[in-house]
Parts: sequence; structure tokens; C-alpha cells
Amino acid sequence: MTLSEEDYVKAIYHLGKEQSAPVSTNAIADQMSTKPSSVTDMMIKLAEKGLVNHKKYQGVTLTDHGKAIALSIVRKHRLWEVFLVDKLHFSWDEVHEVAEQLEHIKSEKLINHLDKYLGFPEVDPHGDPIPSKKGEMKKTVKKLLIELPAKSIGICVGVKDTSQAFLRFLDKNGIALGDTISVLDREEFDGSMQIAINGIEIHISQQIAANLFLKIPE
Amino acid sequence: MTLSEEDYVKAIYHLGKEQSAPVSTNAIADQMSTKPSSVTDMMIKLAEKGLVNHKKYQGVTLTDHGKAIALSIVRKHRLWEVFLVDKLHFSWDEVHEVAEQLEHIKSEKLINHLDKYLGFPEVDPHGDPIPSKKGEMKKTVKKLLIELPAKSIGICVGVKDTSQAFLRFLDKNGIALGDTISVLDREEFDGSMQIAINGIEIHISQQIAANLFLKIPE
DNA sequence: AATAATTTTTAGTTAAAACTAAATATTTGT
DNA sequence: ACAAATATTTAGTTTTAACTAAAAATTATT
Ligand SMILES: [Mn+2]
Ligand SMILES: [Mn+2]
Ligand SMILES: [Mn+2]
Ligand SMILES: [Mn+2]
Repeated sequence: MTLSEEDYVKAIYHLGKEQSAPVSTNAIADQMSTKPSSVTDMMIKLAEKGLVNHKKYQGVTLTDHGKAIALSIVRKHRLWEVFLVDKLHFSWDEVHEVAEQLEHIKSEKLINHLDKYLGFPEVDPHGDPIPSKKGEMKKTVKKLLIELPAKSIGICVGVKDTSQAFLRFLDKNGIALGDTISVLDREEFDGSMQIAINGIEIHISQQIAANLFLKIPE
Repeated sequence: MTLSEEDYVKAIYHLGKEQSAPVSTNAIADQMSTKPSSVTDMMIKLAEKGLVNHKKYQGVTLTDHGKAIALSIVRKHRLWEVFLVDKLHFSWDEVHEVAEQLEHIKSEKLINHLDKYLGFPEVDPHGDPIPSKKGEMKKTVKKLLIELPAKSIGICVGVKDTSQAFLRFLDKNGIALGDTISVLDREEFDGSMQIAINGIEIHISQQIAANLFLKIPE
């Protein structure tokens, strides 16, 4: 597997897990910041290698083999993110670019020792679950803050948008994973909300509420 | 800088530090397991980039810029080796292949945080000095065991051969960096020696003695 | 000094991964 | 249902980093 092939397989995995439909050529091109014609070339190659199912003009889906590879890359990406934050004291908005490189290092032993060294973490710094050696992953039952009615309460467990801009906004406003958030009031007109976070009241826009995942207690 | 360019620059650095003469095309091809014609192509490219001085048929030397890049790669390689041994409990004969990949990760912040996290080590697991951020490196005054006369004493500080075979031999015979070695007797006929290592007497062949570096106390 | 051996470079190919422009298929709107 | 818009593929080109085979330069040997 080349670095480029790995990035394509990972992109298809991330795009595909949202819907059940096949992933379109243009969607992949967007995600990878490349041209659709380059994507078609790569899809033909990945199909020949048995990593994707490709029907002309119908998009692609990952084969079981392709999905296993995608999960192993996601595993490596997220474990390295934990390393960068927990051990090297990077902030959560700085880790993505470096993990994007580290995820391609080839060594079974390295990644399994790293996993142990980090204490077998279950989620990365953005609250995303880390696949096991065998590709199993805990499905977290989480909801976007914007979907919650007034008076509800939850624990912040992840972010949808992982851009530096958003993560820094959260840091600035004292919102971190693990914090308890309660919805005090919803403004249906613009989707904004009044919330309490660790006891402090703040007002947040729809944009923010649409990108914060909460775990809701039973 | 591409991964391939970095590996070439590093190879030229390692080949060049032994002698004062320029490094030959064939020597580079050997080191890189590639063909001389491929080396010539790359040397022309590196010369255009200002990393090497290249006179046709006369070999190459690194420019100051090229040397600085080589040292930064060596720094990364050796720091990652320390990480693998100290933190992930790899043995010193397993780290090279993985460090060969990790040395190409691009992030100033990553390598400087790693340096701090490891406690600013001065040598790697094979006793080789780690260049500073600015490319400065402690020159260790070390001698090969084979050069020492009978009755002399020294501390094992490095290995010349870093092959798995040799490193495992040392492990098996209880020879590690930091150990005190005294030469009890030399057999000039075959170059073998009787030595005491941490009090225990053993007999070693010329091959072994020619690949162990010792620091000699004043 | 001339020839032989070795080293290095040049010329021409190949494969991976990107691109542009053009052709073809699918989807959408009337 | 048909034309227009959009999505996808094909064809042909570029760049990087290899390769082989042949030519040229250097070094060694007689
Ligand atoms: Mn990547
Ligand atoms: Mn993440
Ligand atoms: Mn390398
Ligand atoms: Mn080393």
C-alpha cells in the first residue's frame, strides 16, 4: 500500500460511514483536494487490488478487505493523536496534520506498543472512538447539541468539525470533552441556545450547537 | 524535500564523514541499494537545489545547506530510536527500520517536544551522538576495542556495526552500552582478545573487537 | 604510452500519481 | 420525453524516481 492509496481508502471510509449509498467520485475528489479524473484512475487501481467495488458511473464502496485497511489507518491516526496530546502536550487543534503523516508508518509492533504505552485509550482527543487491533470500534450513542430540547443535559464527548478555528473557539470558551452541558433555552428562530457549561451560562450560535456531540444519560 | 532526497542526503553525510575526499557515485548506489545511473540523476537534482557540490566524474560533497539538512534528519532518526527503546521498550536491534520511516515526519514542534519529553538525550541507543536543534553534535573521543593494548580499560559507548546479528550477539553475551571493559590479553595472531566485562572474563574474536567503541578515561 | 578495467554519465523506458481537455453517461428540469 | 446541467470517464501530458543499455571519462595495468 502506498501512502496515496491509504489516504484514498481512508477518505472513502469516512465519506461512506455517513450514508448507505456508494461514495461518489466528486465527493472523494473534494475530500482529497484533487480532480475527479485522478479519482477515477485511483478507483480503477483500488478495484484491481480488491479494496473497492467500482461500477462505472455508480461510485464506490469498500470491500471487507478495504474496510479493514481503512480501520487500521484510522486506528493509527487516532492513537498518534492521543500520544501527541497526552505525552507531548500538543493541543487538540494541532494534532491532525502530524497524525496525517504518522498514520502511514508501517510497523505492527510500533502501533501495538504505542497502544499499550498510552493505556489502551478508547477515544482520541476529539472524542472519536479508536478501533481495536481487529478493527472493532465502540459505537458511541451521541447526539448533536442542536438536536436536544430545552431542559436536557449531556456530557460533551466529541466534535463534528475538527478545524483549528472551531477547536480554538471551544478552548477560548472553556468547552472541553468531558464537560457537562445543560440546555437552558432554545431560540427556534436562529437555532441559537443558552447553555450552562460546568455551571457557567453562555449563549452559543447554531453553528456551534451543530458541531458538538453530547452523550445523553438514560 | 521528498523522502527520497532526504535519504540520499543522509547517505552522503554518513559516507562523507569517514574521509575528506568526495563521495563516489558507486558508494552512494551501494548504500542506497540502487543503480549508479539513478544516483547520477539524483545528484544533478540535488546540485540544482544547492545541497551538494557535483563535478562530473568527481563525486559529490554536501554544501553547508545540505549538511544542515542531513544533521536534522540524523537528529530525528536518533531521537526516535531513543523513544522506541526508552518508552516503547523496543530492543536496540529492532529500532532502525522504524526510525528510518519516522525520521521523515515533518514537524518542527513534534521533534522538539519529543526531545524534551525524552529528557534531551545526548546519545542514541547505539551510543551515537544526537545533533542539537542547531546541528551541533558532541564529538565523542572513542576508540575501537581492537586498537587498545593489553591492560587498558574503557567504557563501552557505541557500536560500529548496527546489524541485528551483531547487536543480538552482544545482548547474548551480556555486553551493553555503559559497561566497563578491560583488555586482559591480546592475541596478535588472529586479533582475538581476552577481556573482562563487568568482572566476567570472556574471549572475543577480532570481528567483535573491531566493532565495539570504547571511551578511554584520561 | 597504450590498452584494459572500472566508474560515471547519457539516452531512452517504465510506473505512479497527478493534471487538462474532451467524450460519454447520468440526473434534473421543463 | 427531451434538452440542459451535472457527474464521470477517457485520452493524452507531466513529474518523480526508478530502471537498462550504451557511451564516455577516469584509473589501473602492462
Ligand atoms: Mn495521511
Ligand atoms: Mn481525531
Ligand atoms: Mn529514511
Ligand atoms: Mn542509531
